[in-house]
Amino acid sequence: MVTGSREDYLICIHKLTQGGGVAKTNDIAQFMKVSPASVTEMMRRLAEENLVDYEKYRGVRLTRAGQRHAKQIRRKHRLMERFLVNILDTDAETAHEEACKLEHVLSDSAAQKLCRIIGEPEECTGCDDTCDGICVNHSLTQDTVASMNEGDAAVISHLRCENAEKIRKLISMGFVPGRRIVLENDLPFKGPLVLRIGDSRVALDRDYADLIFVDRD
Amino acid sequence: MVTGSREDYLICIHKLTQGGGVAKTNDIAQFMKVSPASVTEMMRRLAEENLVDYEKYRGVRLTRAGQRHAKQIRRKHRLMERFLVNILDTDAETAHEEACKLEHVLSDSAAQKLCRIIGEPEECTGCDDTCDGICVNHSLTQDTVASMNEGDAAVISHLRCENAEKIRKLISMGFVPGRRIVLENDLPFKGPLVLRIGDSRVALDRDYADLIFVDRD
DNA sequence: CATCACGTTTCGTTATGCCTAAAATATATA
DNA sequence: TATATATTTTAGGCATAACGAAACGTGATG
Ligand SMILES: [Mn+2]
Ligand SMILES: [Mn+2]
Ligand SMILES: [Mn+2]
Ligand SMILES: [Mn+2]
Repeated sequence: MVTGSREDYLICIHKLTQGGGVAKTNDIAQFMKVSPASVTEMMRRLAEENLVDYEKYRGVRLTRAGQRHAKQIRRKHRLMERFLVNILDTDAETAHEEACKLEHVLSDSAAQKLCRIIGEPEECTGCDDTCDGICVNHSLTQDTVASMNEGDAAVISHLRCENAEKIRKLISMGFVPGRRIVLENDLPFKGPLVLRIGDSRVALDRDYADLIFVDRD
Repeated sequence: MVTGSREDYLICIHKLTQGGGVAKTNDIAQFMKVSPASVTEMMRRLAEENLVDYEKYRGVRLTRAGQRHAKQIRRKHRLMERFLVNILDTDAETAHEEACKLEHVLSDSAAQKLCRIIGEPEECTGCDDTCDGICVNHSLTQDTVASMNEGDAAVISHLRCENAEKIRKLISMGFVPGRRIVLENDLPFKGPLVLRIGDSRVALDRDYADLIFVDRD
């Protein structure tokens, strides 16, 4: 069984080996705020469980399984963090700390469902390796709301990952992957676009229109 | 420090002594799916920390502090369970199991904020002892967005818990406790209300207006 | 009142996860 | 190459939380 502590070690190694190479005992110890002796001990155990490749004195790296596990936990962390900040209005620092505990407890399926509500915000900003295999936005449509005409319907595919602040705003307005939208644009002046999301109506500033990728019907 | 395991024992004792009297070692063991030996051991520790009154061979009951703690955890359990079912659409059984882990990790302040979103109705209907002195929504404002006039500003206090689907929608639109809103209502026809949330504009159907409780400035 | 059965506690052991101090090994410097 | 320094591992301990087996209390029965 992979406990919370083990998971934190996996995450730590994943971060330290992001750019390639191995993680060294001392670095892990420092990151984890734990003695080097404790790290050695833990590496032995993780190696036994085939979550890391470990050679004495040489450093450690994640196995395929370890990597998969680390990515999943990191994703849960980001999702919970987003949830705490966007929905519960927690401050960033507190949110990070609490997410660091929740990440070990949130089930895969709950994470998946959470993702449908709050989307995958930061996850795709500058899409790093921690993202592949989970985040699938790359391969999707390049059409945006800007290309839609009055009366057009579409389903939101994903959001342009560029500005966290703007993404946050879009999400809080209900622009979340999977949602069906219709461009109504029935305002009698050249102002913001008006869209239906499900059966509610939202006004969207025009310069946000190309941040929202859509699948046309 | 009160660990997750200790908390589960406190909850167990709280349930077993609901109707008065003491909890017996064997009953706790059965409930916790643990050996009686483990229970005795734990009771000794909880007694040391003044969370239970414990007399060998005689049974155990919660102290004031233990009771307070047990109630708080049970509340977090219910809140998470409800969140999982109402918002994430998890089935009851799974939700219970997951809540049983999340209850030990959710912070007081996150619980409080969650309560304002999904909180009250069932939780406090027939307000049993597990609830008293904790749930505070009763004392909150009864004003809703429906009572606001054009130009009025307010802060969202909590949401009416009645229809999971509607709550989900409100959340995804950005109507979340703590957010500041302004009623603009500048659409030139008697349609949905238009509100500012932060600096974005949202159109809200009128029949949602009385689901959002607000604190006026 | 002695005895017995059942519930409860004690004892010795295990596993996790952490620690410090000491020993081993690797790396840098002379 | 030899020595000094830094890194890492090993050894020995501690706290939590669990177990089974053995010892022990308590209340019920004869
Ligand atoms: Mn974080
Ligand atoms: Mn963590
Ligand atoms: Mn439950
Ligand atoms: Mn629990």
